[in-house]
Order: sequence, then structure tokens, then C-alpha cells
Amino acid sequence: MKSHADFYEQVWEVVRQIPEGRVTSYGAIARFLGAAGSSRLVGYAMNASHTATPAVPAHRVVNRNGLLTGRHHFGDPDFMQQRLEAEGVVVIDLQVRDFGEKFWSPEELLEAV
DNA sequence: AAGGTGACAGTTT
DNA sequence: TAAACTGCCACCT
Repeated sequence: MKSHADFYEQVWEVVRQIPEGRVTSYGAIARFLGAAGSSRLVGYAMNASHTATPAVPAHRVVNRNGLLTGRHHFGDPDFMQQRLEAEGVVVIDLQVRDFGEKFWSPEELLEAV
């Protein structure tokens, strides 16, 4: 049987698979887990990701516009952007440039391997 | 126990 | 085109 706690772990599992220099959206993850429409839950899972081990690269998850909406939930509001730029993701005005190219869909997990 | 909140997203004005 | 409204569901007070 699955519980809501498992949903969190599944979200974290997916986020851990995001390659460096790539980003994805809350909605994409929610849809991949069969929880389409519940993208808010993904955000909530991210909020609790600080307790997850191994660590979850939450900075690679942005909203559908490529906007760094969750930056305020990191210790430093700039940490998220700095981390992304360190991976080669250009962020302009809190938004990922070339979001269409940087975007990574969890569905790629099925193709890879 | 009940109501309000939110790291979103899709639809409608 | 941009702004506002509604749906979604678990968590917090």
C-alpha cells in the first residue's frame, strides 16, 4: 500500500535523476507520477526535501515558466540561482534562459538506460 | 474539527 | 497580451 509519504519519496527520486545543467517543472513531475493537476503537492514535497537523504537537488525544479519560484526556501535567496549557473544554466531575472532546451522531462528516464 | 495556506498550472476575462 | 480566477490536495494553526 502506498501512503502520501511514498509520494514524497517518489518525487525526490525523480528530482535526483535530473541531470546537471538541466531543469524540470513541478507539473511535469506530478504528471509523471500520475498525480497530474496536483503539482502543488510536488512543491510541498520539495519543501520537505531538506529532510531527504541523499540530498535532493531541489534547485533544478522550477515552475512551468522556468521561473525560480522556490528560491526563497533556500537559506540564501540567491543560492538557487548560483547553483544553477554553476551547472551551466543561465538565469536572467529569476528565469531560466532557453528553458525549452534546458527542460528535462522525467519521461526521458524511460528512454534512457 | 474547520479553515486557511501554498516551491503550481490551466482556463477565463 | 497580461492579469485574475479556479482547481488541486496535503499540511499547518
